[in-house]
Amino acid sequence: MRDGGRQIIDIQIPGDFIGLRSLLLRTWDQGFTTLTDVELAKIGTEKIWDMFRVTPRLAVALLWVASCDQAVVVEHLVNIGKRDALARTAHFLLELGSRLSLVGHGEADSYACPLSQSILADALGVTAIHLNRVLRQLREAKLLVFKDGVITILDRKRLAEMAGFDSIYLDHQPPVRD
Amino acid sequence: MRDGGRQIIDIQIPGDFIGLRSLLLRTWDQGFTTLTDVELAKIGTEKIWDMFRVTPRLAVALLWVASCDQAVVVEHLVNIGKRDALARTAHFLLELGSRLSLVGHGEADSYACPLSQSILADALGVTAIHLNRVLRQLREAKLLVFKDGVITILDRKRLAEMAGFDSIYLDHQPPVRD
DNA sequence: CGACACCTTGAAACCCCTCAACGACTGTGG
DNA sequence: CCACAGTCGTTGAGGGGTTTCAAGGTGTCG
Repeated sequence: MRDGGRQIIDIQIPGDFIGLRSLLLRTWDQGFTTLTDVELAKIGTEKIWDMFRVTPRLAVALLWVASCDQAVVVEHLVNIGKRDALARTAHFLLELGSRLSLVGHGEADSYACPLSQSILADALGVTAIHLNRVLRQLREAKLLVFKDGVITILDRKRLAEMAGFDSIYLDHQPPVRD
Repeated sequence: MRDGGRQIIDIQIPGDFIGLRSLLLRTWDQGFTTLTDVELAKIGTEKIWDMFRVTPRLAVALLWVASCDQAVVVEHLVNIGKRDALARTAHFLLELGSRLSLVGHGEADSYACPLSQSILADALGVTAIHLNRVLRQLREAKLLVFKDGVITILDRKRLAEMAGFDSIYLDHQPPVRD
């Protein structure tokens, strides 16, 4: 944003389709940053058009991926709009764990999280300073620990209860022709 | 949400495609409410599959619509995450005016807005009480008036400046095969 | 007339931000 | 080797934005 601040929309993890949102749009004011080394497969707009003509089943799958993507963004919106910093942080870290474990990167209750506190703060719409205090609260309540780039969830049940976390919006099955 | 609160994701206006987000997803925890009388054209999942097979150009258009939709949601996320209540309200009402005028419903600087203050508050992630005070601020600053269901923008330039509003994310052209 | 939804206002409390400062660690150049 | 800058995490104090609690005003509808 103009004042130097930024809002992180979402965090992409291995296997995600990057940039699907902006594929068909000319104007776009968002960008990407890498947090780790990444392995990319690039696909041009040309290819998308061909795919839609030749393999409509793949095209449906693409729309499905866009829908899943949007479900995550929408939940993020609800998270920021209706939860305080504590529940918001808990919800975000629970979600990230679930998503990572779904693609086989660590367990949902203990995973590598290469985010600095200031990045996490930009994603959650709070100050880095306040996030630091929130993390301390979570640590002292023996709910969750974030140390040396590793998230460890100590009490998933209480955490999910407090955050109002329900992973239903992550468990989407690909569409199949009935 | 469980505690009775709700977060409004977005406001659909005439011409919008409703429910595209959930078309291909089985699990979905969001709902719709009508604010005015509406005229609906219903389209089943069956039809979507046929469309993808038979008219791939239409399928591309559908993905494009989903992208535009998501651009609005993303901007809403940024709005709630990074702006205070004053700028947030201004931004939201500027956007709504722009969208309505794009489809020929009123002018961008004066349009019918059938939202109660409590609905508006649920969309903006603030209390209805606080939104009331924010609207008073905007009124007393001679920036914007919301009275009897009509939004009147008095000083668009200052308002856009304050809100950091740039309509670029609304001005999307449909994709065409090069 | 009462019931109800909506808008409005005040006072106190709370959450979160801003400002300021410090320690630990890393990489860099003298 | 050490001084230095830079990023990151941490903590305290003060202030401001927002919520909560409480109350009252308006209009509509049965």
